[in-house]
Amino acid sequence: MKDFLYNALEKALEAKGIEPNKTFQIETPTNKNFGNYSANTALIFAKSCDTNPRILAEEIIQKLEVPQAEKIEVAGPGFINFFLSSNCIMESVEKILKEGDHYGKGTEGMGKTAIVEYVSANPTGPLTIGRGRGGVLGDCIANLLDAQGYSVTREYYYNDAGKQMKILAESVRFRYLQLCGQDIVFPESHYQGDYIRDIAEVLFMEHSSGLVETAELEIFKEAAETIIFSSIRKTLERLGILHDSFFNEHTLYIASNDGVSPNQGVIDALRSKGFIGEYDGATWFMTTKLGQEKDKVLIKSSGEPSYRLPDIAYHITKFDRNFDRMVNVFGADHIDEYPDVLEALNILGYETDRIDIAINQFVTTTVDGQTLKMSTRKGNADLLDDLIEDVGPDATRLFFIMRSKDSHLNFDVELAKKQSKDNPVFYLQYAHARICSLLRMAKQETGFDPESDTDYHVMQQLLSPSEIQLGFALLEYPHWIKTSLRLLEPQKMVEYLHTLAEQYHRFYQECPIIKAEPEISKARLMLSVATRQVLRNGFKVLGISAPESM
RNA sequence: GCGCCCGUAGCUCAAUGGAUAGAGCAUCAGCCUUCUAAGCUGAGGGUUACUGGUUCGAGUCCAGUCGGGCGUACCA
Repeated sequence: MKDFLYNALEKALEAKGIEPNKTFQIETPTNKNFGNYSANTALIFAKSCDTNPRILAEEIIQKLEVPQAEKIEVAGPGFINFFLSSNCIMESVEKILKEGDHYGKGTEGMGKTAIVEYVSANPTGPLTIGRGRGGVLGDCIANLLDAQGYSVTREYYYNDAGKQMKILAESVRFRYLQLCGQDIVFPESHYQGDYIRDIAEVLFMEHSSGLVETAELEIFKEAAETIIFSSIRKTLERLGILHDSFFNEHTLYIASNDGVSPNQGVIDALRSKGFIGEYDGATWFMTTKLGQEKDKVLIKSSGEPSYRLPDIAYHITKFDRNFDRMVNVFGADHIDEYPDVLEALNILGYETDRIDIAINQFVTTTVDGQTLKMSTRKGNADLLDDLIEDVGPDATRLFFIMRSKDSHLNFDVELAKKQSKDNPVFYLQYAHARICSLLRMAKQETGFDPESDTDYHVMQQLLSPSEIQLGFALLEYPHWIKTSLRLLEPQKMVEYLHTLAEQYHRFYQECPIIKAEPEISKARLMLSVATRQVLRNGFKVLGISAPESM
């Protein structure tokens, strides 16, 4: 519809002899007095025409042909407001009923592939609440891409080598030795969480004290990794987060057929471009050549790569795997990491505009009004698993995405634990359950069956404001899918679904449905079915359930 | 110091550069003998941290100031 209006306005401009050489906007005003759509065309072009915007707007309207509008008016400083006819709106609602689960799906990504990398926590401990935010954000972004037709790969990138894993293995070993009766002081620098003890206990059950003399850390590391990873995956599964692919950073260290590892390949390629320096015993990415203050270490003086090198190599594998779009989701603590990776990829000739970075700000949890600082190492972090246990997966997911990713999320644990109407997920789900209940009752009393009853034209009889507003809200769904994806911001979907639920509750309050006369009743039931469909489609994108009764 | 994010109602947060800055919670006043009151209607509550600038128009963009968060590692 917007596209249609845009074209119509352009034609009207041309008919007036104005070259439509500037862009103007068509939006859906929040104030319903301003119609369904509002265009600022006259405001944009008035200056170059040397005229008053309101006068120009009037002149444009004269040349405008928009049969779907029952009223077009000039308002305010010169906006052109379009009021769609109820006919037009209800006809479009018919389309929703026909398209069903496919309503709102776009074609932008048809035939294209996308990879979304998210969670990507190393297996050093159970997932914390903070990690959950990025997990849900990434999952919803993947759903949005899917809704636009992309073939989506959900990937988890992790490292089971390196310093942190070594400390983890040592931590398990110390706890194990304590279980074996040795009197050891557990170092403060090591992982303090109870889960370390649990892992040590598993080893103790299996081996008794047979590993006391084993200084080799491998067995401790493997036990820890296996147990922790399975716990991470279980937690994610509870939130409906299922990755298609787990990418182990370690593979980037292994030489392929040509005898060169991906990491080494990056060094070689950057060297040939003149961006590798060697001093202080380390190998550096000479970002000073790009105007940065300091060079960045790629290979430490110990001979091990720093995290930047495999990160670059990892991204190259995404290009090698030929993804059209790549989305990386990570927390604000990685903010300084990606510019270097992008710079390196640029230098090496990769199209970095295929990469999108979605950074979510931190989650602070408040308990009894006190803010907790979290650290996996100290073991005092709030566990995502506990949260899911308390508030359920739907509320957990919704809480994480109901705020803009750029804002700090204040997760009031006490509030979230409340099973009350404070919880916004209820408001959305209640609208869905209400419709389901209504349809069950309608089937009993009037025999209406949304599957077999396709007498859609009766909806043309719906003329009251709450019906028309609800109908129009339903038409906005595809727009918000697109916008949410463009901004990588599923929060927009939450906002949209909230207003949709609100419109439905109002309609329900004002209009008797089953009790109305037969034709009107059927029409209102159909409008309800369409609303249920849009709610369902939206819930699917957000990954929350659509309960049939509450 | 430098980089990124944030600063909006008592609280938590919205507002693709647009018109009278909106929701929820909290407060107050109404609506169930009638399809789910987990709902609806209404009221109060604001110098959008501050100062300049850009333009037809700024909460939004730019510069600066103040305040908070995260980085600023040869950790990831």
